[in-house]
Amino acid sequence: MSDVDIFKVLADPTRRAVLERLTAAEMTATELRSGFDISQPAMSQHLAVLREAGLISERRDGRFVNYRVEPKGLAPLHEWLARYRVFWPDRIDSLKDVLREMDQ
Amino acid sequence: MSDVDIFKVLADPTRRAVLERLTAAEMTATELRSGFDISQPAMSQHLAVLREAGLISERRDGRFVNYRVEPKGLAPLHEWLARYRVFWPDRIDSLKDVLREMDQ
DNA sequence: ATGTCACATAAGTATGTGCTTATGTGTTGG
DNA sequence: CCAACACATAAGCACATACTTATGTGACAT
Repeated sequence: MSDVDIFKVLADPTRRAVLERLTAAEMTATELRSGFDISQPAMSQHLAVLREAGLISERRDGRFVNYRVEPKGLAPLHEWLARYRVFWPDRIDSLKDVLREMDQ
Repeated sequence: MSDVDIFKVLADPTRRAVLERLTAAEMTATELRSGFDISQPAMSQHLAVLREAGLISERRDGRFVNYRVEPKGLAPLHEWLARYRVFWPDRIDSLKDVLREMDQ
C-alpha cells in the first residue's frame, strides 16, 4: 500500500523467479528455497519485499507460511505499460490473441 | 541487442521520466535535461542505458542528437506481463477498452 | 583556425542493494 | 517442558549503481 517502486522490486532476478515459481503453486519459504542456492534469511527478505509491493500474500499455517501470487499487485506495471501500447501497432494482434484466449 | 535486464533499466525513475517525455516529442539531450536538475553527463549516461536496452533510438543532426522512443523495446516487458495476465480477470475490460481505442 | 557548442567518456565517490552470519520469535512434537 | 523447526529481524559487508567533475570528440559559426 505504500509507495514502493514496483520496477525496483521486479529488477531483482531472484524475486522474478520466486514469482514465477509461485504461479505454479502456493509454497512455503523453505519449499521455495530449494533450487535457489540462497540462504534462508535472503529468501525471507525477498519475500518481505514482494509482500510489501503487494505482489504476494501469505497464509499462516502453524509454523509454516504459505505464499501465493497476488496478480493485482502487477496493476501499476500494467497501467504503466498501457501508456506505451498506444505507440505499439505491431503487437496489437498478439494482444488480441491473449484476450481471445481468456474469453474461452 | 545484448541481454540487458529491462527491469533494471526501468527501475530508475529518471529513465522512466525521460521515456515519458520522449513520448510527447522527439528531443535532444539538452532539451530533455531542462526540468530534471541533473548534470549533462548524467543525462548522457541514462540515454546510453536506454539506447542499449533498445528503448530509444537516436538520429544525429549535425552536433545535435535527437532521441525518440522505440516502443518495440518494451516487448520483453510486455511478454513477461502476459504470463501473469492469465491470473488477472479483473482487468480484462480495461484492456479491451485500450484495444477499442486503438481500433479507431 | 579557433572558440563555442552538443554530447560522450573517464574516473572517482557516495549511497543503495543483496548477501552473509547471528540472533529473535513463535510453533510443534516427544 | 524443551529441543527442533520455520521463519523474521539485526547488523555488517561486498558490490552495483547513479551521481559528480574533468576531459575528449566532433560540428558549427565567425
